[in-house]
Amino acid sequence: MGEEVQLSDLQLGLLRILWDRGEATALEVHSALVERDRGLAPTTVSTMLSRLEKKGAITHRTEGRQFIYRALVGEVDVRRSMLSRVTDYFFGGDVSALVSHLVEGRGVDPDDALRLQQLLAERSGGAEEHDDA
Amino acid sequence: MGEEVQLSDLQLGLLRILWDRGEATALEVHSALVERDRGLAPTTVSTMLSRLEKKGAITHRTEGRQFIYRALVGEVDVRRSMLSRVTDYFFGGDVSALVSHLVEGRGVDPDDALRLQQLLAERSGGAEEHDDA
DNA sequence: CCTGTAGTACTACGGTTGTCGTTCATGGGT
DNA sequence: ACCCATGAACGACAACCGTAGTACTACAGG
Repeated sequence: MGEEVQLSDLQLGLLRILWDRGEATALEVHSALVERDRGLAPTTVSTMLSRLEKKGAITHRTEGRQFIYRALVGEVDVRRSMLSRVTDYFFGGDVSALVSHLVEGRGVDPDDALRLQQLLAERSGGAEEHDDA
Repeated sequence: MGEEVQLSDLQLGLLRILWDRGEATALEVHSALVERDRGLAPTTVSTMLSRLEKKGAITHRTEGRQFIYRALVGEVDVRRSMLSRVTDYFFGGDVSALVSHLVEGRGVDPDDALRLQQLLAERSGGAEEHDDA
């Protein structure tokens, strides 16, 4: 099952680029990173990519002289892992407690609230088998 | 504005203990940690506590020969910070997108779904907020 | 064949984390 | 007054991160 791999910001950034593009050469990753926000040297990016590969998070194939990198860990897995970290640490593993927290806090405007209500309705009464709380 | 302090698992664990008890001596923290799950040497815990203090996350007062530690960063702040990291990285900062994701995934049972619907109803105007003209 | 160039590999260095052992100060008991 | 137990302070070390300069290698053009 998913191991507890802690990713740093930069690592997440690199992964993000690979997730978005599917594949990319070291240089492409570098450019994307520079465009996004960070001004790192190309070698730095390569180093990070290698280390990420050594840890099994990504892989590459060689095409001509270049390395084409591709993510091995899925975005969903990482997302789930980070989310469950938060859930476990702060909500005792209770997802709906987290949802409550998010809903109670600012950040969900009325429109979204409506949309989410419908989503929940499908989820709770989809089979119309509700025990009518 | 919350600073971007990245906390590791262990650090979070120490903080958790201080949050739960309010205050604790190094030894108490160590015992709690051992009871929880990890078998670390007392000195290790002390070291970590010192480093956490150097970074301003916690503080201590001296009572007799012992140090009584207390958290300086609030649980809510750390929670918010970790949550917004996830939100930003995976949902472009859109909290309700995160909520949707959570609701769509398995982990919210029908009872909770009902409860959350009500919560959202209040939030979306079903209960005529007073600040609303 | 020789060389320039592109692009990876290697090395390095200052920080931080996790992990302790060891030393040092001190207050309490005899 | 003296010794010991208790607990903090200091130092160490391996692993990993962010950062990047330099070395090496292989392909392309002449």
